Amino acid sequence: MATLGDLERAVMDLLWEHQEAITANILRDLLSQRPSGDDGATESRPLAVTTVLTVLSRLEKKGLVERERASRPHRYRAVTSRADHTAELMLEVLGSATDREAVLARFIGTVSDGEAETLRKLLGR
Amino acid sequence: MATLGDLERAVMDLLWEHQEAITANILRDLLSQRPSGDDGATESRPLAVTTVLTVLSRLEKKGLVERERASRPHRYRAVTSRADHTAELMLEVLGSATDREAVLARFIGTVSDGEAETLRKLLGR
DNA sequence: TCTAATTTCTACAACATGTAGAACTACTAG
DNA sequence: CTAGTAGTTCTACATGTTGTAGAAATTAGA
Repeated sequence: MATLGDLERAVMDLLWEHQEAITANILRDLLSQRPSGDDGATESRPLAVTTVLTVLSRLEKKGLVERERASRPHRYRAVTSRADHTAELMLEVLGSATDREAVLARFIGTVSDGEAETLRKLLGR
Repeated sequence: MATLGDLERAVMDLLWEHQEAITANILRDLLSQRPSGDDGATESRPLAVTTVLTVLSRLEKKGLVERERASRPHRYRAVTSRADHTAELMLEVLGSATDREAVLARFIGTVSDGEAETLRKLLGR
C-alpha cells in the first residue's frame, strides 16, 4: 500500500462523500466541478471517462474500491471509510518502529488542545 | 514531502542510528552488511559509493539530511530524529481531514493496551 | 442484427527511485 | 609546483507509478 496520486485522491474523496455506489460518469462530472489546484485559473479540464475508469481500476486493484459489476454502468464504492483508511495509514507510518512510544510522545505534543481532550475521552480515563 | 524509497529509507535508518555525522563510505559499508530483503538469498550487492552519494543528495534536497561540507569526506547526519520524522508523517497523514476526531477514534482503537496507557500518561492525568 | 453506451487494452508522458559510470575538484606526497 | 588519487558532482538509464486517453472489445436494447 502507500500514497495516492492527486487524481486517485480526488476520486477517493468523492467516493467517501457518497454512501451509495456511483458510476464513473457521475464521478467525471463531479471531478470537473471541483477546483483541482489552488490557483484561480478560470475552470479547466473535463476528464475523459476512460481516465476515470482507469483510475478506478487501479484503486480497485489496490483494494480501496470495489465495484458492482451487476448493474450496467458499473457502480463503485469505497471499501473502507475515510477515517478508517486514514487511521490505517497512520498506523502504517507508526509501523514497527522500536521507538513507538517516542513517536507517540511527539505526536501528542503537536495535537491541538481540543483534540488532546478528545483523545483523553477516547482513552477513557 | 512524502514517502521514501527502500534505499532512501535504509540510509535514513542508518543515519538515525548514528548520533554523529558519518561519511558515504561508511554508509556504503553498513548498507552491504544489512540484509536488504527478507529472503535469505546468500548475501548480495555492494553498492557503489556514487549510488549512496546520489541518495544522500536527494535526501538533502528533501530536507531530511544535512551535510558538513567542511570535513573532507563530507559527513552526513539526519536533520530530525526518527521519532520526530515519524510523528510529522503521522500528522501529515491525519492532515486537515474534516473528520480528525473520527480518525483519532479509529487510531486509538487499534493501538495496543500498553501504548494506550502510555498515551494516557502523555496526555496528563 | 446493428448500434450506442460501456468496459477493457494498450500507450505514452512525466516523475520518482535505484543504480552507477564519466567528468570534474581538491588535497597530499614528491 | 605538480601529478596522482580520493572524493564530489553530472549525466544517464531502467523500472515503476500516476495522469491521461484513444482503440478495441463487449453488451444490452431497438
